[in-house]
Amino acid sequence: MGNLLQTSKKLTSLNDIFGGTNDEQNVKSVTKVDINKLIAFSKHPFKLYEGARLDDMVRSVKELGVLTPILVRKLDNGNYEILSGHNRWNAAKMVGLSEVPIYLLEDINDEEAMLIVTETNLIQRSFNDLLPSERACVIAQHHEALKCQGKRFDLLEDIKRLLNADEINNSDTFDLIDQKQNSREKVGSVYDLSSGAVARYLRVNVLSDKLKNFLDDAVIGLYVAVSISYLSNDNQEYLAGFIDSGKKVDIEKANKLKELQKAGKLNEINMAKVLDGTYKPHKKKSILKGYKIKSKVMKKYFQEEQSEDEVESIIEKALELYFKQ
DNA sequence: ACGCTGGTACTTGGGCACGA
DNA sequence: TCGTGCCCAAGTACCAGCGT
Repeated sequence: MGNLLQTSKKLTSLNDIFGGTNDEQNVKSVTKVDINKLIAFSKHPFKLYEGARLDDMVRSVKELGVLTPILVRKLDNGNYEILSGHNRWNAAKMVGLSEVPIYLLEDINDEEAMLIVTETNLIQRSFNDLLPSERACVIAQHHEALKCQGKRFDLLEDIKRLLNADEINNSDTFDLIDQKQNSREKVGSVYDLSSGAVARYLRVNVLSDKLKNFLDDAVIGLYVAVSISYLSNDNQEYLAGFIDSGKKVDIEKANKLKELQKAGKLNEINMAKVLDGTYKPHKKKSILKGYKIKSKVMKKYFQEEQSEDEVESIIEKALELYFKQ
């Protein structure tokens, strides 16, 4: 990693954890454990493989076993929490293996564990292969890391080497980032997204799990998801219920819900009216902030080549004359 | 034609440093 | 202490491209 992200002091690198260099022959923590002692990461944001992808992995594990050790941290109750390798673990269980190889990482706090979970997933899967909610989680993690300026990118770099990531894909998640960029641009440059797109994914990440599922299943669009991310938890819960019962939310309705939320007028009743298209606001929208003149009126009085300033000046003079009369 | 998506440019608001 | 300017994050408006 470049000099953008300074490393925190608490953790040592994998070198130190494993007591040597990163050469695979020096990794001493690889060991086999009872598969029943492994548990999924408590806040695992990624969905497990299904369909053909799962079938392929099960076939591979059946023929070759689990080749790449599963990355874990030890819990107080003696079990191991998986940080990377949920799909290998899942396939091993389906095949009926009793033991799996693990890398044990020590002194990993929850925040660091979450970062490892998201970033190692990216090492093995292209960003574009992720579901929208998974992308949102990855981006939010990276964004948070940049804001904190103290995350363990050195540790992640070591993990990347251990997993032979360069051979798996060409992810450049940890590449040097231009320090002149703001955090949204920095994150965007890593994942080839604009700052606006990063902002949208950051909004999506605050959606309730149910609404994230609707987004992943394409029941709602990304822009709908962004708008409804401004709804309170209760209102998101109501909305998920409505969508579950078959109600459709397009961008217009989503923006209406957001507007009502901002005005403190959104409740289950108003939400139902908006979704049914029967919501009638009591007051008309104020025109004092600005008003767009329809193009047929503009064409009647102005030419294509006239500048905005010129047009504005003419309209102002015309209004002065009108109100003088 | 329409809706959806992503990008760019812009506005707004908050935090901070600096000088009077 | 106050005013000013700067930077940054968040959000908005608008546009173009694409698929249906």
